[in-house]
Amino acid sequence: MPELPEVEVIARGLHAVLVGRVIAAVEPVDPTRLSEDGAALAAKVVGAGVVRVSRRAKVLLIGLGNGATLAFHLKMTGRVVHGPMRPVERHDRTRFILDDGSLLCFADMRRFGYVRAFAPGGLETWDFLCRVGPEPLDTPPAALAGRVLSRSGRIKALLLDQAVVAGVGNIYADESLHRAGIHPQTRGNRLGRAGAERLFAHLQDVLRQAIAENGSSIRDYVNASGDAGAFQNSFAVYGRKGSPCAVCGAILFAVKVAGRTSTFCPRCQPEP
DNA sequence: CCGCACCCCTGTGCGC
DNA sequence: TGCGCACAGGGGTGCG
Repeated sequence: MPELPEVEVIARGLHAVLVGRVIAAVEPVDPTRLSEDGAALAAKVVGAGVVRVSRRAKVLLIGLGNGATLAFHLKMTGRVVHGPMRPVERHDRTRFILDDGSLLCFADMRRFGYVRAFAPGGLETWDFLCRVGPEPLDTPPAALAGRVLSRSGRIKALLLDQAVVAGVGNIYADESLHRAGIHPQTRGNRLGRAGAERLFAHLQDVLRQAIAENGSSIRDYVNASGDAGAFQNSFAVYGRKGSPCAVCGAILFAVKVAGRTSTFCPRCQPEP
């Protein structure tokens, strides 16, 4: 579910309430997707205080005072919610009990997501993050454009490739391509510099707008307090195949690119 | 490097 | 009502 804006909203919400809290205990409710056993995970984090909560690509990071880091990848249906202690629910996977008695719960219906604990210095050696490209909101559109202009792959696939640019998923790829008037099957080396820079400027706009609106909630996404986002009400193309384009009125089409449904307007985004 | 198939899981919505 | 299929915010692998 969560792409960059959703993880960013969760990180900001958690930062506001978790800094200074100490992890008192870990409950590995469903250890099937843990990369280590619950005792090993607990040994790295129990007794440590939260220093900061941040995000890199689509990964949520909780930095601890002992130098360790908790990393959550939410994949399609993961949630990280903080609130009062409550009984275990159906999709709870790993629960953290804090020193004030509150609960930080990682839940994930489909169990694609995971949580990992890194010892001090370990995060920097995590190959997943080492391969991730630049943050789109911290990088000038011209620099981002340079990463796709020499590529022969389809621009939609390039946007989804975390090594090209970090944090973009199916929603924001489709929305930014529509805003830029670019067909998802256009090859990177056919965009032209102006087109590529326009695309990444629109990507920045749509990501910022989605963060401001608390993210997009399709089915599962909720922020750190358990609240839904609102940006799904602003979708121009995502999930709207067969509906009229809000800009020109043409009926929206969908094609598969990189194995993902890509919805586009045949008039605003003409065939390359 | 590119594109595709398939896998990891569970749930929902739709056509028959 | 029930069944079977397609599809879902992600990412990894393996093959041609």
